[in-house]
Amino acid sequence: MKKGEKRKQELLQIAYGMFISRGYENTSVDDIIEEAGIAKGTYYYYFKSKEETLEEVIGMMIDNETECAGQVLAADIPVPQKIVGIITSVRPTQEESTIEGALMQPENILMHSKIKKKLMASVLPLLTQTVEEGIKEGIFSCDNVPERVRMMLVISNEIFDEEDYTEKDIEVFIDMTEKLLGAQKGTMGFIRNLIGQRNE
Amino acid sequence: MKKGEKRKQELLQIAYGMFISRGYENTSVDDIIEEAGIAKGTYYYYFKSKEETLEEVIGMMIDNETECAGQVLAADIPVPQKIVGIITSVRPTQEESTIEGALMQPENILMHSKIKKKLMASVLPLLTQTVEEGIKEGIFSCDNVPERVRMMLVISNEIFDEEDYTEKDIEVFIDMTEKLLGAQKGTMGFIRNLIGQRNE
DNA sequence: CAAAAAAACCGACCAAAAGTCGAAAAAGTA
DNA sequence: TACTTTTTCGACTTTTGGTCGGTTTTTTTG
Repeated sequence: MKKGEKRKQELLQIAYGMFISRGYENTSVDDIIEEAGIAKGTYYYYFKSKEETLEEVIGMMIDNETECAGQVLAADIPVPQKIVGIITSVRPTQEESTIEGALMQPENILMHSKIKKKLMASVLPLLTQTVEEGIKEGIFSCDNVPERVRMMLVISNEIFDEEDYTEKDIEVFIDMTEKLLGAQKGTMGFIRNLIGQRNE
Repeated sequence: MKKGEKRKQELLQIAYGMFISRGYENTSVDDIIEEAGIAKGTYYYYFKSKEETLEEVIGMMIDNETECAGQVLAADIPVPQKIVGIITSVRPTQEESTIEGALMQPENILMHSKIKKKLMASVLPLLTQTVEEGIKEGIFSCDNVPERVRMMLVISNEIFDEEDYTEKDIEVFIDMTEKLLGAQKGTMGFIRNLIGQRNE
């Protein structure tokens, strides 16, 4: 009962790498089993379908990122910093986004949108909590916090996942965030640095 | 040279119906040709691939919606009304969204996101123009109009395409829109009615 | 109008890929 | 060792997008 779990992790790891580098659609089950050196039947002993594999791979990724975000949440730093920290910990990591920008490739739409959906679900409560913390501190002032946070996240995903966003997008995003949360102008200004630097 | 074009339109129509009702992935080329009563070779005489068919189907849809939006733009009605009109004319129509909510189904992610992308490209300039009109009239006041409009559209697509949005989402959206465009509170309030009614 | 050319059409065939299944090998257990 | 369970194997099936050489129909043209 040990060996099985280990093999599964191995397969998950291989699948992860291939999905990221070539895209989900462009990776065949045959590719995976060849790389792993196993037979078809063995693969389907561990996964009931290729899509289930994708689901589990995404689960892995999300768990990692949620854990990072959780650490930021628990840290003893100013609230606005926390927010940015959580958002960035949740954005695609180096390997996930730089390898040929695989995630934004059209052939990866399925994976991409599954990731976004799951990520949203896991991060939204954390961010909501943080914003509410900020409200208590008097930095923010607004109602309907979860809905507002959701819109922030949607924008962040949708605009900044692409590679063609501009300075202006960032400015507007900052402006919007401040107004959405009822913060003073300038409160979220440092977002500028963090978003800017990953896309140079 | 006439007959060909007619057949193509016929195929496009059939493909459109099937893509909408069962989803793109769940529609095979064989399904389409069976319905049309033609042979494989004929299909590929008109389309170089299944995906090209999807592309053209989407093109058809977009053209229709863009035309509607254009009419709204040209109409002699108040600017805020125009904005709402354009946004709603661009949202999935009855048939497109009510038939089993096909567009939001997970198996239709590809089609859905292609539609969103194209729609954004065709509608953004129209909306931008309208907002700028509003600025001249003194109703709105903001810079970076295209970027702001884009964010409005992204939110509108992302939040209201799902079926699980709430009253609060609408409230926050209205609030955000007003602040994003620098409008007086209440200016965009009537969005409430229009969004609410399609999802009864 | 007849012949040639172009357009439209046919369907058998191909290759890729996901998924199945019965049986065999390996590991565990009493 | 004898058994049971877990793990592995790989040939086979099915579905599907796409190809191709040839045939029929339509259009052009001399």
